Amino acid sequence: MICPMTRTLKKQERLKRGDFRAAKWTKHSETAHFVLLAADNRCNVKRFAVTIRKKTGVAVVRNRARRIVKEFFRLHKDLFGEGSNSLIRIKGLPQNLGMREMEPELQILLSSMKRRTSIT
RNA sequence: AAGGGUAGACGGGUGGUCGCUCCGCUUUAGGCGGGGAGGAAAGUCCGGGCAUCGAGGGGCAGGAUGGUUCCUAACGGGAACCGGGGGUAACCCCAGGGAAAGUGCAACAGAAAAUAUACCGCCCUUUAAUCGGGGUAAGGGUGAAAUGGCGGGGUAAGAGCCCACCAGUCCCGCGGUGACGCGGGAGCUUUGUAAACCCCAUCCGAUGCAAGGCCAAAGAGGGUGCCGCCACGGCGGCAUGGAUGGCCCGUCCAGUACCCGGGUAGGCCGCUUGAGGUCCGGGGUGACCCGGAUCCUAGAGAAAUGAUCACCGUUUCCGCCUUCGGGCUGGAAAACAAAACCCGGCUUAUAGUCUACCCUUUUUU
RNA sequence: UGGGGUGUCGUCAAGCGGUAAGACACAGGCCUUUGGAGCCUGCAUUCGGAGGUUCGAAUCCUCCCGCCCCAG
Repeated sequence: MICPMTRTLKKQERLKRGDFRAAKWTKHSETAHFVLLAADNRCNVKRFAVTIRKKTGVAVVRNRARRIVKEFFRLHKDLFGEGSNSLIRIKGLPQNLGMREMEPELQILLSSMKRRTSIT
């Protein structure tokens, strides 16, 4: 098994086709542009995916937003719950598509989730 | 120098750290090396390859195209030319067959809108005068369009009624592969619309890689088999049946075996070497073709090509300095847009930079 | 990825070659002490955009733009 704290994003850490319909998703937190959904999985790996609607923008913009969120998961894997499938849904696009603009909002998204899980 | 036309190129670069994907080699924790978006990858508007369906061979229906000759695997694409239109010019634009095969439509206005007609007018006639009868398409007016235009002759007034020139139609000759051009002659003349139906010519079978091929869980199906009935042809049942029992619960017994096709979840292939790129030589006005050498250049699948740092470079804006020539180791910004089976086009989007040739105007020589 | 549909006033819409119906809403007036109701009048510089065909285009043709739906 791979070390959970390494900054990698392997294929087994990504959610596949069957994982989306099988699991029951619960909404954890929401900001202006993102929604965090989560579901338990039986294996003790943090798994992750990004979804974005086609209506949100053209292919270039959608790819850019998804890659930045993926990069955030890779660099801040400790913020995500252990042994759970995480799904970040992009509702709308921020003004500037860059790590500097999107990182603080994603920090807020994840910190509020962590607080809720620590309470329960 | 200014303005313009045509054709084309580029679409920031280099290096580190972390990360993704494919391939190869090692080893199977992993490690090392190499490849990794575009000119439009886009819109999906056309044409092919490839694959399956039923040999898609003929016909109908339906659809598409429409000057000529060529290029091409093919095209609704391209090249050259012809005709028409625009521009001072370089050059650009055009779905550009047929209206005497037939049908339809032409609002309003106008007398009359497609084979008929006469509102005003003009002329002849009748009458005391008007009315009336007749001739006329020159003039007026209407309209997008009024029976070819203009001038002369002619006439009661007029009219292709006659003549010259021009436009159009047909015929002949010459030139051109051809569209067509030039010249001559004839009868004197046919509204427009086919991006209205239609006619003619040419082309098109349908569906698309989620095509299609291979492996193949589970569930359901069929056969063998077993049981029961039988008119011996078959029929019914097998996730339940039989015994006990009126029925339910319960208990006991039997059976739940093998094979088959189909192909769902999932996996593998199709999947990137091709009407391929680059260079050189030759042919052609050109699109393009021929020959030789050389190169291999993305293959994901909830979908890879990213993040960050440093340096360099171009342009613009802001700020600061200035000897007004500029300078800054200040700051910010820098297009349109991302493969999804693959090619050939078309169309649309595109910050900025550069190259070549040509045209016009002004100035100088 | 492939395949369809649609766009007309603020809203719902008719018209499908010949001056863009109608309803609701809105604005003004009449009536009323005032409001509502009722009655009258007005309201599309042009039919999503740009070209073309035609005497004439919302309508026909071509290319773009937006929205909606379907297959898996």
